[in-house]
Amino acid sequence: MVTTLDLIVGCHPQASCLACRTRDHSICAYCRPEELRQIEAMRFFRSFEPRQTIVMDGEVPDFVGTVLTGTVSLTKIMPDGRIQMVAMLRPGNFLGHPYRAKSSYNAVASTSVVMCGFRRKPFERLLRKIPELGQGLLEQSSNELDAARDWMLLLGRKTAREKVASFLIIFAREKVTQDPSLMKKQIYLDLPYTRAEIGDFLGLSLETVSRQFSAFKDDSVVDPDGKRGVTVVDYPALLAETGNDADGGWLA
Amino acid sequence: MVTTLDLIVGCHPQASCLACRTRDHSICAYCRPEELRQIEAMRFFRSFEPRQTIVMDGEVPDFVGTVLTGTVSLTKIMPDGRIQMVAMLRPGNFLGHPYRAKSSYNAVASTSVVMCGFRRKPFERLLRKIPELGQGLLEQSSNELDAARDWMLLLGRKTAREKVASFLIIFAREKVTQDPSLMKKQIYLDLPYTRAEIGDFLGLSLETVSRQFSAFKDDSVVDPDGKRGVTVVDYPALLAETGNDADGGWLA
DNA sequence: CGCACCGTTGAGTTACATCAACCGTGGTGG
DNA sequence: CCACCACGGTTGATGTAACTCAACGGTGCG
Repeated sequence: MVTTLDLIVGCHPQASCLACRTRDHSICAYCRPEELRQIEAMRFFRSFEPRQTIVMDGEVPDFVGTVLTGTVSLTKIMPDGRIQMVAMLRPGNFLGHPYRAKSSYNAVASTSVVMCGFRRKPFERLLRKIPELGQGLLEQSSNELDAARDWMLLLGRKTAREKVASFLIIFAREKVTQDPSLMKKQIYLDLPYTRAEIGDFLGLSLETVSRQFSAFKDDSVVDPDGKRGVTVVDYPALLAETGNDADGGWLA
Repeated sequence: MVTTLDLIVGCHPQASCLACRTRDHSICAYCRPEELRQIEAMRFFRSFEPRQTIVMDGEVPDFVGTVLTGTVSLTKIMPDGRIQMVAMLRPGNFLGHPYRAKSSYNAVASTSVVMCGFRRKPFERLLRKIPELGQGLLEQSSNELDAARDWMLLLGRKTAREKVASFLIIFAREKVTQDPSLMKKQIYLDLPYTRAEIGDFLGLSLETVSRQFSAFKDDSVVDPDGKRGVTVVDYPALLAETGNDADGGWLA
C-alpha cells in the first residue's frame, strides 16, 4: 500500500533507502547498500505542520534526523524577545548533534516537513559502527559552517538592500543551478517565510524588508505578489545587488 | 636539546603527543596512545608572526592543523573592502577542512601563533585510518557551529553596548572557568585585537567600539588601559549587559 | 460579518557610521 | 639625540540608514 507520505518521500518506508531521493545530499551519501540496510532498520519518518516546533532551546531532544521535504528554521531568542534565525535546513540537511545533550536553538517547521529520524542513543551507536556516516555528518557540518560564516558577513556588514538581495539569491540560485537557462528568464519563487520571518533571517525589521522589496520592484528587479511569492525579473541585476562577487557564497 | 618552541608547545617535538598540553581540547582528544604514535609521525610545527596571514581566501591550502598557542582569526572581505571576522581560533581549535579544496576565508595570526600541522593529503589518509580523529573533528566542527550561531544572534540583534559586553565576556569567562573565584575579583585581560579588529569582530566601526569602552569605564564596569589591556572591574555587571541570560553561549 | 494576519506605506526618532581633530607612544633615520 | 611619522586610541560634530510607531488595505477564516 502506498500512502501519501510515501509519495512525498519518494519511497515506500519498507522499501530500500536506495530509492531515497535525497540520499546523495544527506549524511547517507557515503554509505554502501550494506550500511544502508542497517540504517533502514532504525529510521522512522515524522512529519510536521507549518509553524510546528520540532525542538525547543534548552530541551534535550530524543531524536535527530534528516530533512526530506520542506524547510526547517533554527532560531535563537533573547530574554526580551528579540529573534535571530541562525540556520535554514532544506532537504538533505541534518538536524541535531549526536553526543550533544541540550539543543541551543529552537527548530521550527516553516513549511510542511517530513523528516527521516532516529532516536538519539541508537543513532550514536550506529555512528560508531558506520564511519561513513561520520564522514557524511562532518561534511554536513562543514557546509553549515560555511553557510553560517557567509551569513555572519551579511549580518555584520551588509546594507538592508544587500541583505534582501542576498536572501532572494539563495532561493533563486537553487533554481538556476537546476536549470541554468533560467538565469536569463523570470524565476518564480515561493518563499517559505513571511516578511517578519525574513526580518528574523536578515537581522532587519519587517518594515524595512517590505520597503526593500518595494524598492526592488520599482527598479524592475523583482516583482513581489503581495504574499509569499516573488518573481525575480532580472537575476543578474539582483546578483549584482548582493555585494558579493559573482560566485559568492552560501550553498556555493 | 630543548628549544624555545619546545617550551612554548610544552613538549619536545620528538617526545610523545602524550605530553601535549592542548591534546584534550583538540581533535586528538579521543585518540589512544597507539593512534597518537601514528599522528606523531606526520605532524610538524609551524609558527607565525602577529599579523602574518596563514591562508588566503580562494587559495588551496596544502596544510591543516591545530592551534597550539595564540589566536588565529578568520575573516571575510567584500569586494569593496568591508571586513567581517567569522571565527576566532584558540589553542585546541582546528584550522582547515579536510576534503575541501578552496578556503572561503582569510586566516590571519592575531598574535604569535604555533600550530601543529599536517599536509592535507596525508591527513586525509590518516583520517580514514583513525575514526577517532573524525569524531574529534566533528566535535570541533559542532562547537564552532554553536559559536557561529551565538555570534549571528549578536551580529543581527544586539546593540553596540551588548556586543562589546559580549565580546569582553568571551575572554573574561575563559579566565573565570579556570578560576571561579575571579568572578568577584578584578580580571585583567590582554585582548589580542585592536579597536578596529574588535569592530570587525562585532560588525561595528572602531569609533563606536571605543565609545562603548569609554561608556563602560564611566559606569565602572571595565577599565581599559588605552592599549590592548582591559581589566574587568565588575564581572556580574558586565555579564548583565550582554543581553543573554546567565549561561548564554559561546564556548559554554 | 468581524476578526486575525499579512503586507505596504508614511512620519518621526535614534543608534550607529562617517568625517575629522587631537593625543600618546614607539620606531626610524637624519 | 631629537625630529619625524605611523599607528592606535579617544572624542566631537554631523549625517543617515534603519527602527519604531502608526494607519490602512487585502485576504482568509470562524
